[in-house]
Amino acid sequence: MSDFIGRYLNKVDKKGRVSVPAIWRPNLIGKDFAGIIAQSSLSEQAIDAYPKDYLDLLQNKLDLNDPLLEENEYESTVIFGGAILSFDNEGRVVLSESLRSEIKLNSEALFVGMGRRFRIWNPQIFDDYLSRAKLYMDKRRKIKS
Amino acid sequence: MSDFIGRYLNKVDKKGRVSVPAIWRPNLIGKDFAGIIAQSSLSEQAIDAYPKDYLDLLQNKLDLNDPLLEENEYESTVIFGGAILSFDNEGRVVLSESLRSEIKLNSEALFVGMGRRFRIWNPQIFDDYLSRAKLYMDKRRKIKS
DNA sequence: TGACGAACCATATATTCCCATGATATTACT
DNA sequence: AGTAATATCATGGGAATATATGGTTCGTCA
Repeated sequence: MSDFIGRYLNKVDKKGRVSVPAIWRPNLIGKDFAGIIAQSSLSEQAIDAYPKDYLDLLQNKLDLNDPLLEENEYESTVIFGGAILSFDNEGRVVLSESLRSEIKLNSEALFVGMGRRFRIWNPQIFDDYLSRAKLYMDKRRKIKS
Repeated sequence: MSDFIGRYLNKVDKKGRVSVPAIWRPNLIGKDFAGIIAQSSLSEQAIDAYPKDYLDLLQNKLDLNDPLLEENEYESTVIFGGAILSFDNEGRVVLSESLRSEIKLNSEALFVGMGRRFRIWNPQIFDDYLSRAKLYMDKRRKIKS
């Protein structure tokens, strides 16, 4: 069912390499590509990441709105600043300098599952986000009850 | 109907392992996963836990939404960004260092049934919670009478 | 030829698996 | 009923395995 569950803290080496959590890897291996699609999140200081399959899903949705976009296939989405990051033999990806600086990543990267996709955070920045998220959820819970 | 009833006090070993009460285990075994989904509670210093089946239910609901709309990102983060803990052969799960410190767990873990889900507490902190709850109930009783 | 990235290799660390023990409860038997 | 035999469960430790991580080498291309 859900592909990405849980939270994993991994190290980023000086080359920008970081291990993708091993349990998630099988969900990131398609028949033509093994790795992740990554782009800096529109709303938060984090990297949005997902399997190529998910991108196909997005593309289909887009195509329903405007069939002309079909010609651009994946490129149309990736062009918005995304990157295609393939695994090395050890299941790592390299996060480019620009990706890292966009989300203020230092020596540690926090992988946070979101069901069909996941995000990569600077742990400190995520803490902040999480408390905001909890506040929101708690407020909603109280309204509903 | 109610899957998780009762209170059980178990030990946490130095690896962070703890037995999940045996009578509850059958309710935590699905066809693709045997174990629990855990996250620190929104409102209390405790771990909220439930079967993966419950998560699948949520995923189905979320899948109906347009993936391009990110209205549910707080929800996805809180729900899927917790932890997925699978049983070992003896029916234990390991609680990570971070989970344990979040709820101030030492050598003992108290499992408290809540019907469809359950919570894991530091026994002392649960006592506090319980006396607060009783105080609250008692006050309310006196006002009403 | 030198910078860069990709592949390769080595090792520390973490996680999982496996078995042993003791405690408690349950059943069987006289 | 009382006692012995058996089963279930919680718990602990160590071995085996998987994973994360760091470094080196090898090509390729500018």
